[in-house]
Amino acid sequence: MLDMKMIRQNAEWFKQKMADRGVDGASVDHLMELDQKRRDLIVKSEALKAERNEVSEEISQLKRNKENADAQIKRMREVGAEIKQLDADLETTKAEQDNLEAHLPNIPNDKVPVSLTEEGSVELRKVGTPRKFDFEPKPHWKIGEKLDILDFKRSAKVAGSRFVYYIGAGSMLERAVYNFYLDENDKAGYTEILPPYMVNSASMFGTGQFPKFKENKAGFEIADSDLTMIPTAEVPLVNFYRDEVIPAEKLPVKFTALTPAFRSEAGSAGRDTKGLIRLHQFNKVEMVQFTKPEQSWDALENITAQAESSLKKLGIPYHVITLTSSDMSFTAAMTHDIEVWMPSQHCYREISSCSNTTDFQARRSHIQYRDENGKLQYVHTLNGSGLAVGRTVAAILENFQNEDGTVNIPEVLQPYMHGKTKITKQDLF
RNA sequence: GGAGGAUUGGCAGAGUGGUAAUGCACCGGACUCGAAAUCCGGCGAACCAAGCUUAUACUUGGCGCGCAGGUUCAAAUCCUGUAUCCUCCUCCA
Repeated sequence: MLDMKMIRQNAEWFKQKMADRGVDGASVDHLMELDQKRRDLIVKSEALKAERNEVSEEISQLKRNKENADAQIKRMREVGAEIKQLDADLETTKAEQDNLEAHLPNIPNDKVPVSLTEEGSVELRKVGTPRKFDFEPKPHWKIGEKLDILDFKRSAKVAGSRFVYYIGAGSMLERAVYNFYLDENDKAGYTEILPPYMVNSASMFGTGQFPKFKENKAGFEIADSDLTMIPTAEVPLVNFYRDEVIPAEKLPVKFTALTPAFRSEAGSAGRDTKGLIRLHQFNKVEMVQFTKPEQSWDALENITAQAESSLKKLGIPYHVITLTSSDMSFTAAMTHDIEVWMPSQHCYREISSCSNTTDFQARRSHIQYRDENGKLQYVHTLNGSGLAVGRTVAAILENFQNEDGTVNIPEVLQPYMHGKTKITKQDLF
């Protein structure tokens, strides 16, 4: 949610920033009109309410003195009706304005490359060199099925497309990856949290998923209930402090959590239909930070570096890009994506997205702190995958595959897999 | 799932139709070399709007008793719905 007072005072600048994100200027104009109308109604309504309060006091006095107040009561009956009408108008106008505001994305930072498509993103750095294969590298799902560690046929039978069974060493590898990530984040000062996997709609609004998420049917909502399966741990982690004032000395607060993420992938039909890349349910270790406004840009670099550091230890080649103004998520003021090298696809694929949402989520979810003057201020919130677990497993299978179909286990994960160094065919079924 | 109770300012806690007591905490001042104690004053710096503005400063007003509606000239008080917490029953891991 944006600061309406700020918008009012910088209308043209704001309009340009929204245009950079592909938002139609007409809706900004409409917002300004509604805002003006709303404030006019408030002035009228409040003047009448002031009068009502004054006369009510008068009536109270008259009654106490056993005098007649019929004339005043009659007049106030009319004033009351008028107030009711004005307030009804006000409510409608405010609802319309709120709805419009709720659909406006965060303002991109000046450093964000402006583009109306994903073309134009800036590569910040490239780390690691993609391995040269002296055989044709196989896609991870073929490797996984051959080794009996992934089963997409049975998951399709039991749940449907875009689900998976991890089996035996596959399941252990997934577990190794997320335990490694959690331990790394813990060492970096992130408090581990195990949050609810379903949240109410106030929470979904607070982090900026609702209302658009709902309209796009982007997730799994529980029928006859206010609950939605979390599309990312960011939702329960950020909402942890919803409607609260965080003591300033606690900032920055850093959380990390492993959770499944549930996504309908409506609109992605036909894309990444095979393998672990795009599932309805996948594990992700998430990082979230609450900071003072002046800390958040450093924190964005910091959170990105934290995600990168785990990848470096795994030895998977990756690069980091800054997304364009229109490619960023709704809530972000700036986003760095980390993409890992996928040998079978000969390209980098997203494995982490780190964003500074500035005060956008904090406004929606009322998360504040007291500054040195004792004034309430909104915190800044940041989130970053640290990292997507399923996609990590996919990257490991592809980058560390051997010609005979086996897969070497990265050294840092071996302690998490009882010292095993290689995944070989299980032949379980 | 059923029954009962609770929800008021940072905390405690009054208030059953006439417009939010009081105590603690906190802030300012007095006293003091200083502090404590005591005394005096302030205290919904939560939000919204208007006026004046560099201002989120100030003044005024609105609003404000979990939330949302309703009745009334007037609601913390009455009515309806709802959320959360507690107790008991039921159920259950």
